[in-house]
Amino acid sequence: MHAPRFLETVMQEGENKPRRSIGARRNPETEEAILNAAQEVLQEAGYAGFSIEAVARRARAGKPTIYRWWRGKGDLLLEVYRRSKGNFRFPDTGDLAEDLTLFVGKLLGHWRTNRSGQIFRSILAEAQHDEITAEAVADYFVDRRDYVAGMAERAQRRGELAPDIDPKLVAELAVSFAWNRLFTHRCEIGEDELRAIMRIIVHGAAAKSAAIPSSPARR
Amino acid sequence: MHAPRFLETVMQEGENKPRRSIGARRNPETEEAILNAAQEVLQEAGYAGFSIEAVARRARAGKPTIYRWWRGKGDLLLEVYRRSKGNFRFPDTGDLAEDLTLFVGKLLGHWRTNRSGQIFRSILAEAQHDEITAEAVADYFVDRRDYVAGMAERAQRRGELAPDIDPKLVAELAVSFAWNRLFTHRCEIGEDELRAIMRIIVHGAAAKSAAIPSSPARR
Amino acid sequence: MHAPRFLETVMQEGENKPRRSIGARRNPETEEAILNAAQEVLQEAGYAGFSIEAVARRARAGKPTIYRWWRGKGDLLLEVYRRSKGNFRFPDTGDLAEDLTLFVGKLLGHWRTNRSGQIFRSILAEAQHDEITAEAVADYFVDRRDYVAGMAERAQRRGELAPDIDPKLVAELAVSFAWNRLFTHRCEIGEDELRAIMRIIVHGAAAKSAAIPSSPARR
Amino acid sequence: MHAPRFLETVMQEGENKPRRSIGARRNPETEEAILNAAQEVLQEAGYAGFSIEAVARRARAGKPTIYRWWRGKGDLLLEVYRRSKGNFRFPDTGDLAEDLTLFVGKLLGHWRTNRSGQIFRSILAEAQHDEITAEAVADYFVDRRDYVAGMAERAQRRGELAPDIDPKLVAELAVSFAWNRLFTHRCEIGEDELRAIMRIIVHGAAAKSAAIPSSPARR
DNA sequence: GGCTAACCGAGACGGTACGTCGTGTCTTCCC
DNA sequence: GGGAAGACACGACGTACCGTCTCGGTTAGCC
Repeated sequence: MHAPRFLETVMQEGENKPRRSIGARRNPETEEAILNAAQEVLQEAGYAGFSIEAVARRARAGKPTIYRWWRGKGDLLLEVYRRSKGNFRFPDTGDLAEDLTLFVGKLLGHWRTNRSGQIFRSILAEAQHDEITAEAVADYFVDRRDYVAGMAERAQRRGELAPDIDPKLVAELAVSFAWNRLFTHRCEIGEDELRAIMRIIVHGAAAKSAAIPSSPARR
Repeated sequence: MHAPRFLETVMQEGENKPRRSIGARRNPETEEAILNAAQEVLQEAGYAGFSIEAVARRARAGKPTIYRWWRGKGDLLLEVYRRSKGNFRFPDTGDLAEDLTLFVGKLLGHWRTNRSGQIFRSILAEAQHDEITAEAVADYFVDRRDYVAGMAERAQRRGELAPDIDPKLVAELAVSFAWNRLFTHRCEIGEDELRAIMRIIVHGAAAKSAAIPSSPARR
Repeated sequence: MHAPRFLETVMQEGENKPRRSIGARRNPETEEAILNAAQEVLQEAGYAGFSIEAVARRARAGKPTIYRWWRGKGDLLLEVYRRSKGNFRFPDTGDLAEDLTLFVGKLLGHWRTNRSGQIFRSILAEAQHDEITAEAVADYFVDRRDYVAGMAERAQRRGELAPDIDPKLVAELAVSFAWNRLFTHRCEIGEDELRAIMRIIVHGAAAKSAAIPSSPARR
Repeated sequence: MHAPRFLETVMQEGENKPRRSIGARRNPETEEAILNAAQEVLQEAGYAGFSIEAVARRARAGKPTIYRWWRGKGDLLLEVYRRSKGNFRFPDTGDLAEDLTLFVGKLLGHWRTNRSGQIFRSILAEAQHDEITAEAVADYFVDRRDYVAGMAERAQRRGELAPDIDPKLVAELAVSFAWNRLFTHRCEIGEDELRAIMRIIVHGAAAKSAAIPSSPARR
């Protein structure tokens, strides 16, 4: 009748002796242990099973220790995510549609395989009722969009995109698509389909080599 | 993170006598009362304060009555949302970009002004840790995308879109954009910017009046 | 602590069509079905699993039908017990200690094997907080005691018991012992031990063939 | 059958501020408050109205706090009972029949006057559908029987009882008698009648001053 | 032979309690 | 003063059963 605790309490794998205070300052070992535990809990039990209690149990830490350094779930999640995201560098193939296909494909793939999607999805969820997380997410969106906008800008400079197009808009469409796939749990996608979508975006913003009215009819 | 309780128990406003069973069938009065209560709780206390208990208290209903008809929080939220959004009928202007601008603009506006944005955001959050809601949201996304895909299909039939384009892809881009704006708390948007984005989508899928190579190799 | 439900819904074994009303009077079939169901539920799931709901499910009867004819759990239990108890007749061996050993042994054995002990234990439990059941139990105790007192009286008439002994007291000791064993879940007992106990009772009440001071010291 | 609620929420009488944790160990104030609340609820609303919820409300304690220290209703009831019964010390009068008369008389009297009879009855009822309580009651029975068996043993040592008699049997008869009186709601008893019964038990186990065949065949 | 009355099944309803989980705060003891 | 530990009040979770109610359908007895 008791709770299923068997996931967290098992596998301390290394240390059996609890960490102690190292004096009147933050113990980096403890911080590390908590962040690791948070990540593991998230990956194994998902956002639904992600609780301060579970993290504390797993990290062999006291709850007050967590609350001392983080303001709550959202705060902790954000730091976990920041730690976990690798910094992809993407090659410039000279073709924006290919660049985007590569980028979004890699992103979805990463979310699919590493269960890191779980982490990010949790943050998005948290952001829906936590002001701090919400701001962080909005900022992060802009950051990612602007990163992609950089690709688009380069494409624009080499003439792939029409000069009057804001590269940010192109970027937003691509990033929105990816994020949406994530939180509607539809990260599976074929490369062909993905390329088709990215092409729509790029073509829609493309420089016209012939006289194509940018909109058929001005209403 | 805990919810304020002082809001629900006050305000019975009308009836004090509890509703009774009306036989071996669902009581529409009860259903109505529960949905109303759910909406009110959500608006007053937000997603954080939204609990089945609070709804039951407010509706003067038994918890089992709620669980009899809805599978949980997410299910209830979804129905509240469906009830709250009016059923817009969108005119067919003959120009898909305009149709989409109108549609997405109305949608974002609706989320901005009414509290329905909050409701839907709550659903999205719920979907991240509740399987049932997740499925419902995925279904709902497909439903909305297909509704928009209908517009795109009509445009395709009248020659606005290239015949080899899947209208669903066009629709997904538009809907993803809107949803993303919602859950990144960026529902504010100028009409011009919105139109520019919708045009990128539509033009990207547009029938070419001439053979324009938009990507180096058509595989 | 809650009862398993998987037992009742299975096995309707015979009738699938529900019984109908036979007019403005009690349907004996229904009564029979409810009492049978009550007994079965009690035997299979014990007092813990005995609920009006379970009985109604099992009997394919409506709850109000049960409440129409019985005032509640205790009422129903009592009728079930009255129906179920066989009327043992015990031979008169000419030796009261043997008679009692036989009687109590049979009783404990019956409770042990038939699970009818379950039923009686449930009634005893119910009697602790239900006035009506309590009275019925008290009456029933007197009834059983007096039945045993009958044996003792015969023994007294043939000179086995001292003439100044109230046979009821002898009977109460024997019956108390048995009932107590039941509700402390200690119905298992060896025949030798049982005989030893019954002998204590009988000897204690026996006619003295020699001058034995009935109590060593009159304080 | 439902319990009245209007009793517990009223009457906070003293403290309004909830007790706090006093560190990583049991708070004796809390324990005290819970036991008191349990006793009060039982006395005011009876076993039917005795619920963990009611106790928690009354004690201004969290339900989990109760479940942390007691395994359930029965466990709590048992401790309340143990607390409520004083620890009588019984004089050794040198006459076992008198000792038992005194003991059982005191016991029945205690059950009659204090509400402790009701408490103990509740425990017995609980034991019929709760495994944990059942074990506890069985243990408690053995404990009480052995306490009485101690008296009998002393009597045996001084020659009052036959050497081949198990004092436990004598004790069981006496305790069974008392318990049975309790749960058949027949605690009223005259001292003479009680003494007569105890004498039967003691005489039945008494050392015979001569070889007196009291039953045809000594096995 | 239609009307009424009561029965019966079904199951919804407002409730209360169950036993578990997580929250964020607290205190104590050890370093 | 940091950190582990865990108790504490609180409140939500989802389920079970309570006893009452209304329904639709049935049958019997009365007018």
